[in-house]
Amino acid sequence: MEKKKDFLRAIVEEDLASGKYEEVVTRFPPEPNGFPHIGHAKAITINFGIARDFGGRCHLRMDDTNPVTEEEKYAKAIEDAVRWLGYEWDGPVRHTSDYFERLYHYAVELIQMGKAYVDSLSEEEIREYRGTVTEPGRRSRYAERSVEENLDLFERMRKGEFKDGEHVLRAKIDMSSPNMQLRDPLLYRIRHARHMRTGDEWCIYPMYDFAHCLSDYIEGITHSFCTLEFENNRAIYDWILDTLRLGPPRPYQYEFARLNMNYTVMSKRKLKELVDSGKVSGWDDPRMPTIAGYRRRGYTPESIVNFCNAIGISKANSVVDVAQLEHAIRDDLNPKAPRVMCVLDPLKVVIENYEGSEELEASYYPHDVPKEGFRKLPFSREIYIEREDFSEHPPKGYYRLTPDQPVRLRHAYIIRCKEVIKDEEGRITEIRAEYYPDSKSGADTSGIKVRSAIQWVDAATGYRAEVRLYDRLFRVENPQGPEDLNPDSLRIVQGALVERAVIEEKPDERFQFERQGYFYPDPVDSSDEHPVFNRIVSLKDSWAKKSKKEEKSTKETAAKATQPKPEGAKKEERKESSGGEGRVAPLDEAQRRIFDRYRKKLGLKEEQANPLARDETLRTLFEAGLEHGAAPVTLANLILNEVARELKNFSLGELRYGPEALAELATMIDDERISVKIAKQVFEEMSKSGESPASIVEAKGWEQISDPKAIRPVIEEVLEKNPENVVKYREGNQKLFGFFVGQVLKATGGKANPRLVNELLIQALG
RNA sequence: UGGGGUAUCGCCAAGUGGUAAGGCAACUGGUUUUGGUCCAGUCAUUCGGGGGUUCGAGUCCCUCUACCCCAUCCA
Repeated sequence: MEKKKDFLRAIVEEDLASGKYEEVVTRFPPEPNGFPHIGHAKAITINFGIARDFGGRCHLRMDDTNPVTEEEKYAKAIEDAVRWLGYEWDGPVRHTSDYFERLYHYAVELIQMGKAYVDSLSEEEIREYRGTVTEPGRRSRYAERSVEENLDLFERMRKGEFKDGEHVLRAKIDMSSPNMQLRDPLLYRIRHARHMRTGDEWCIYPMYDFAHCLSDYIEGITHSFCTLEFENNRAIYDWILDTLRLGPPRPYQYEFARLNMNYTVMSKRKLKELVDSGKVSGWDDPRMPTIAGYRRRGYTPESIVNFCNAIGISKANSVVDVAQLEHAIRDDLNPKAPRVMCVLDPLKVVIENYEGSEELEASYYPHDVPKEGFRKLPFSREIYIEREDFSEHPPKGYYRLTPDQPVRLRHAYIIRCKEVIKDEEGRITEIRAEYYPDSKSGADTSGIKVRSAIQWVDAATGYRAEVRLYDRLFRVENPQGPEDLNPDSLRIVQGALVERAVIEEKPDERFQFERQGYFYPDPVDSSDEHPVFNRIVSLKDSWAKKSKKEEKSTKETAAKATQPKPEGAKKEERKESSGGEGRVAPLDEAQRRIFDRYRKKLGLKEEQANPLARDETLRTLFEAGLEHGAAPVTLANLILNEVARELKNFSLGELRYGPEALAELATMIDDERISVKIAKQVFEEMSKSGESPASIVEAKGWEQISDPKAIRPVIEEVLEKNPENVVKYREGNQKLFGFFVGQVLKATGGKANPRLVNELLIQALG
């Protein structure tokens, strides 16, 4: 685990180091209302992976609070997926429904505190009362019910005295909160529905916002990771836990970006549409981005986990290139999968000068895969090669068999084309060839140079197979609907031929069909009588790319030269379109006067005078600082840059320093007692401890070093330690100058006068 | 539109004031009995735009812009 840490791991590490928690406990909490997809795989590797990395535990919890959408079969699929990916949850599979009774009591507690009430508004009324994102909502008239009445009503809700929708339980928070989630969120609703686990025991069910935080708490979860769309819900998460005054260890919620991938869809709804409309064969159709789909296709769990680890974790909405997934599976299979031969589109080759048959010894693994194993490969007069591997009129750069170019049959002999036989339509039906007896693989004394070796299958002993070639499900990167489906996402090849060993020996589950890709027997449809292979992923094919490009470019030039786009056009476009200045509200009369005064009397720049004139808080501080004799410009910079940052999180009254401290700091800068760099450190210290700048500087010994005699030796040392960078700098790498300054400053604890360091460094570096 | 987020290479993604990591993709060249793998190399004078602070800014301040999330009795 010596990898760079993502931000979630950084949080966990810090919480463990600070002693906030003794052990990390995470959870993977899916709602069992659909089949898990690769996005779930990301959440699984995060939750289970972090627990594993830090020696903690991870729970699997079915978030089953909505009985009408959830089913056991989905829960089962989720368990399978987690196990398949190689993780084991701590303890039993948990369910939010395990906690229904406790949750109910927490709700009662909230009612008793006057923090929750039974609302009897209709669904539409509730919506109406909620307001909009710009207008505040208003509280329901039922919010004033007494604790007793609420208790009574809530109990009767539980007893089933009311119909669906008659009442709900809501938290009493704030109907005018700018955060919509906080406008008295619903805690419980009545649902007379059969729950997949609790049956008819309950007719009221807790909402996500109420159940999730408390379930986390009940289980002792420390870090509750979820996706970005729950950012706004974090406030309720904290409100409930805080209001109930639940003691440590208390969980906290952190959000990361969900996984998106191009050329596919990830939403449950859209996936379901594909299944229901029959566009795919089911949730486990090998083209689906579901775990079941990838699994059936032949992806290994390792490749999925590796993929999830490779894409990283962040808060930026992003779309991962499916090429990254394809790389993960190739990378995983390359050193594992035995190589065998398969011909998808067979073209008969008769080797006229070969009689009888023999069995060649052929390794399953290429020279660069450190695995052992081989099979006997039958060879005889009649074989099949890939139709693509012969060309009567080859394009430039074609390495395979042509009338003039011999080719090696992999693991066997070199052959030469003698004659091309065609049917009446001109289609090639057969190649008559001859082989070179002294060119046998491993004992080649023929001296013939060939450009490539191609796969083949012996006619007499090969097996027929069905091969399913999958391509991306959608033709466009960001598909919107069925109209974007790729019509060629599945190509079924019925008449493929595979070599004997694939069927009779089965050296492994997954194969590389040489020069084609990685393949996996379809777990549903394949049998020895009717073998069916799924192409997991093709091999990279630089020839296909090259020939396609050439074809395209000749087409383009033939279609007359199109205007080439000027270099860097794209970048410039972007710059122009987004560079426009937005309007800022002009200063009013009074602000204008202050602005003018600051400009003329105090000599402030426009950039300083403007925000000070505008912002009363900053201005008050500034004016007060002036009274203490600070130079206006330095003070203004201090306030505008440093204080402004703190004012984003605190009010003026909360600051631990006043205008006189700021003035003192400004004066120290102007007197060159400390550098600006150190001043920022002093400021930080000051805002933490409330000490005066002078005492901080004295205590820390932060006085500026402005004596060249003290600095020169440091410079020499730095240059001595970095001879290669000195060379690079002298060769013209100007950027390195900053590096040297940094090193010198670091060596002096930041105390050296940077301006002086710059001067001396220029001299020293000549 | 109020609030909450996010912007670093074609795609992911590190980076917490001092030389813009890494992976994928792409492109050279080498090795190769897979046009695979592997190896060597190329690929951000610049971090959404503009200003400011600083000796020095992707990182601090101001401002603008774009995109995502929130008005389910879904999660």
